[in-house]
Amino acid sequence: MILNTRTTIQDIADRANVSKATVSRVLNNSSAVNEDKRQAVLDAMQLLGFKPNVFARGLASGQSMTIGVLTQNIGSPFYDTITQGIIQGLEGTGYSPIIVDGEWTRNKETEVIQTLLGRKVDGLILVGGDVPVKELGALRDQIPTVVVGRDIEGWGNQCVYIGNFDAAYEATKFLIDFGHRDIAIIRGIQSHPDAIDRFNGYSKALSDHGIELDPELVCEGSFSGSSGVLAINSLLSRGKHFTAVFAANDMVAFGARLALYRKGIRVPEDVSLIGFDDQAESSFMVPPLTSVRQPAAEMGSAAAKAILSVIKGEPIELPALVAELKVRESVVKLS
Amino acid sequence: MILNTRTTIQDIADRANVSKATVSRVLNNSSAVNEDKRQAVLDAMQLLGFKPNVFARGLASGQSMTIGVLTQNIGSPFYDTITQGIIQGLEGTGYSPIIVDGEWTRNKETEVIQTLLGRKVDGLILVGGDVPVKELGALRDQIPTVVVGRDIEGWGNQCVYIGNFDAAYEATKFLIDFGHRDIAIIRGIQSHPDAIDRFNGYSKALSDHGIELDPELVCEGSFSGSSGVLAINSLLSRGKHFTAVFAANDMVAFGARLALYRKGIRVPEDVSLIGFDDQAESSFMVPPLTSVRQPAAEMGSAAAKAILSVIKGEPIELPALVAELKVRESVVKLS
DNA sequence: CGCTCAAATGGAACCGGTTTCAAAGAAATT
DNA sequence: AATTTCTTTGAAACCGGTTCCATTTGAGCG
Repeated sequence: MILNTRTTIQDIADRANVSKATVSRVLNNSSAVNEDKRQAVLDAMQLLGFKPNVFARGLASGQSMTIGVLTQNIGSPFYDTITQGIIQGLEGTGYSPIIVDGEWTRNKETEVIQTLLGRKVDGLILVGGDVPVKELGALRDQIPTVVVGRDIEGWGNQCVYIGNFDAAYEATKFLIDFGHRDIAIIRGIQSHPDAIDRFNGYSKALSDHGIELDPELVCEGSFSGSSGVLAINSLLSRGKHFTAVFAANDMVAFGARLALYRKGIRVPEDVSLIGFDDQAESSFMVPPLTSVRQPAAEMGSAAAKAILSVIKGEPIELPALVAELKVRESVVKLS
Repeated sequence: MILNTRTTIQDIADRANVSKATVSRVLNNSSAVNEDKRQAVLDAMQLLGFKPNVFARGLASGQSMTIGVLTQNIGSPFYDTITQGIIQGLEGTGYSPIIVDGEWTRNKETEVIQTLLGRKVDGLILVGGDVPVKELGALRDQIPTVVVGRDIEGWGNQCVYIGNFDAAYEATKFLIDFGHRDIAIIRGIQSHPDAIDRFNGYSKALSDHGIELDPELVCEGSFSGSSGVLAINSLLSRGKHFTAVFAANDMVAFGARLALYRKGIRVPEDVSLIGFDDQAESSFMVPPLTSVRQPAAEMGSAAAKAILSVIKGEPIELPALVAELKVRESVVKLS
């Protein structure tokens, strides 16, 4: 193969004795070309090591073959897994993802969305996120958009979402079925929709089973490990009795577990603990943590398929996705 | 502001009564323009909500104002933190990152590098990675390249790297200073340079302190939690005596910790444990894990600065970066 | 055999910027 | 006042593709 410093479509055309137009046609399979010419072009491309210039292409066609992915935060296990799912779902489709990081802040989010739009992405996948619904609507009018891990009224299949309410309900029910009645909850970030849904699922499960919600058992938190230790310490210092703790996510559960350890309270013998997200570390917690697992990778790849459908104007088909309780050893049956 | 459906430079030119060339000049500050015209152009841009088309720009100028970032794996704490550092380091420089995922496999890596080159990135930051040195050399000849978290012979400041050897040496020395002599090690992926350096640091520390390396105390591993439990189980089943374990990374340490727990061996009372990477979960391990911390975010932002220097042809200045041992509670002094 | 229609192909316009080059006007020099 | 130099500015070429449109050619049909 000859050096491919900068082979253009014209070089190929010259070598294959055809016009630029024809080269473009075989490149995109956009219209019929005689087999011998097609072969000649293909050979020339092979020989000269042709790589189409994305800028020229994008400029002429108006398409970038690029999907913008806005993640909440690179480094957050749940969102990272979704992102990986998206990458995989896009594989072999001709589209490639551009990933940007919202750094958990709304301003940053709108900023990077602008960057994405500036880069003329053909579609947008928002992973979770805080962008107000109104802005999202405006966005969707402008560019094909899909949201993962967040539910937005009226978006239908353009949201790939698993009911956090139901999942939290099941998790709480699991504790109740095991005989727990004094179940503390450590909530996530107040305003976060997932946190709210999880709390509501918890409340509903309690009331459905005739357990009155004790406000003193609900602790504020922030999805962080340290909020887990704070919550437990507060519970303990107030002398509250509880036999189980439902943590907003696994990281909080880790914090809670540590705080309990420091006070000499055993898990699960004295207090049962349940988490949410099932991150990789959870199965190595001491003891291994029982946690709600959302099929994050599957959600990501579903979102990838979905955005392509939106772009093509086809109806969106979503696979059935459900959360699953990974039962391990941090919850014990009360006798 | 009027709808900015698709304002071009020509629209601005018309509105400001100047030529496209002049608009381009004020846009890029590339040459002097009379103050009144400059203002007129600026006003027009403001009014019409002008956003330059990246494709046209890229095509004409040959620059994409984009830095390609190849990470080992989105979802790996250490690499994620480096990536975040890169993002931050690029902030406000006019360049924005395109992040791709090598998924830990060499083929995928070369594939996504091609994607990046196809997208005409102006520079490349490789985070860790397995790409053979020879290929890297070829790459560097083609495009400004910087490597983070990996040391490459002869690349000088184009590698942002912290000696894993020294860090592992210090960690091991820490154990030795605390009276440990029978120190097991659980290695990372055999071929991985970091794993090798860490092992060598461990060996050197032992021999420097007159401790003979016992091959039966070195276990193979793979940077994963399960490899940690496997290693401990193997050690135990062979009846090996050891008072401390040096884990290739924190995830391995978690696995080891769980395996010890299962056998009723206490940490740190019976066995001390030390990790590497200091990931977020480590400070919530039970007990909190003593671990070697590399300043990953700083490394990332240093790499960002470095790539810009390479692009501009300026000499690269790197800040002094050192690993630090985060001493927590998983190591105990032998009396 | 003449005519219509479809397939294959090339020419040229176009996408929206940047950059070169020459010209015009203003300022400085002699 | 004439000449030279410098500063602004616009016209046009160019970057490398895509796509519209017109032309040529071959097949199908009456």
